[in-house]
Amino acid sequence: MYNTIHKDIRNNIMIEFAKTVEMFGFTSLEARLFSYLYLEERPLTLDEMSEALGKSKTSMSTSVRSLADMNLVTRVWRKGVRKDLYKANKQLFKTFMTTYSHKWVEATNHQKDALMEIQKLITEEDSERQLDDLSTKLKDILEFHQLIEQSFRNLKST
Amino acid sequence: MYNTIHKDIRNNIMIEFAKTVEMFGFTSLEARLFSYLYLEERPLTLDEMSEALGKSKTSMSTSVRSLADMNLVTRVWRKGVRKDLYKANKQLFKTFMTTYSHKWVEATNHQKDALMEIQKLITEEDSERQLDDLSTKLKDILEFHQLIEQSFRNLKST
DNA sequence: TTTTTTGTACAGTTTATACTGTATAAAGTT
DNA sequence: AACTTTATACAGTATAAACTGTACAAAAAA
Repeated sequence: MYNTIHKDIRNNIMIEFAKTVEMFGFTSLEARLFSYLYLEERPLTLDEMSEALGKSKTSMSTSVRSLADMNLVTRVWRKGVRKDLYKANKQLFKTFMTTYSHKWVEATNHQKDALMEIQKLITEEDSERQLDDLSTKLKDILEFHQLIEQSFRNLKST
Repeated sequence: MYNTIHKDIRNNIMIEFAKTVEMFGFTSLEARLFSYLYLEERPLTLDEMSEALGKSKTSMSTSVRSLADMNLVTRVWRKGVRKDLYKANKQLFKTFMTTYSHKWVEATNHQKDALMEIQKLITEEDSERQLDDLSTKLKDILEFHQLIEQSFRNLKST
């Protein structure tokens, strides 16, 4: 029987693809949700998602919102339809890599700032050269952050 | 007083650096542990780590082992010392990026295999062209995996 | 050999995260 | 206007992850 096989295969793809999505830092539900939306071309309502994944509507609301915040999913408006509709963005690589790259660069910069603050503190305090070893370590750590930032900036444009 | 300031600053660096380490997929304890070992040049015993971070020796054992598995930390032998000694690897970028890149490539390949298995199943089953839409989606997903693999392979050699 | 020391397996506990159900506000329909 | 429908805030529950303490095996010392 066609439909059964079709559903079965679709479901397997969904599950496997979700594992990859998870690696980008999403919860398993978010990952499955994206994966599901991606395979279902048409925009879906919260109720449909809830039904399809067997999870509460509240869960869908928070998950899909978090996906939307990451620009992986877009809200769609359709004439005459009251419910919110969401669809997955199509260009997988661009979508995921841009978000991922951005996340890393943001975080790295934030950390770099915090560490540079400490560095400033050291140079002020260090009149007696008691902190030399720490200072060089810190320099290495900052350099590390610099390299991370560079690498992840490049990532999206491979 | 020197020592207090020194300890204070060192501790702050430890905490901040740990946040970055965490991003590579480590637990907060693993991250702090690495960060601590990195700042303390000399190799440390489990007891010293336990004392320094205020966590159980068991925790240290599992955490440091997991760091060692990832090649971030090396076990060191010293004449006359019975306890195990561990020290953090120095070249931060190489150490972290190699591990990270490897992790992604591994995972991506694994997923790719699983998905190609499904693809094979489809082409066998699809005598009546009922699965065309799925098939093209699957192709896109596989292409996505290909691109991820490429990107993360490049990452370590930036 | 017996005794002591050290690392880790494992079971149990604590803490954090994911998820649900009810309640409510905002918007749509009659 | 009153009445529905829909999304989400929030509190509470369930599930998973982190962490601890005890117990024990392997190795070293006596």
